[in-house]
Amino acid sequence: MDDEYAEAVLALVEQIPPGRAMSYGAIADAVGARLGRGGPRQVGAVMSTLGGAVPWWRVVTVTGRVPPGHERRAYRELIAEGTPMTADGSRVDLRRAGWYPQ
DNA sequence: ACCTTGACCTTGG
DNA sequence: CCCAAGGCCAAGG
Repeated sequence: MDDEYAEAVLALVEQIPPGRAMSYGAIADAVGARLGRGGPRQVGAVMSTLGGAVPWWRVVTVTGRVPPGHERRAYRELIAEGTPMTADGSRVDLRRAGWYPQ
């Protein structure tokens, strides 16, 4: 994982608007289209170590699950932003909250 | 070179 | 939706 890749991931996460979200895989696709490498796991690796500097709670799994270890903080931020959630409030509803770089 | 590990994803049941 | 398998990419021992 070099700095160029990490920077590309972080720069994209910073662009996700409040109340919206992207999956690790979608981010991997967008960054991969530009740099030609990396997958969902690489995105996860970047977020786990350098994610603290960006709105990391807007990055979820493809099923809308928030990152492990920081659920409290994530739900607080997501709800405060009015992010579309599933009926039971346990996941982000990506069908409504999903965002892709414009 | 081989094996293991991961803030993952898709498919099939 | 859940679970199990298999795939995936990269890093590290």
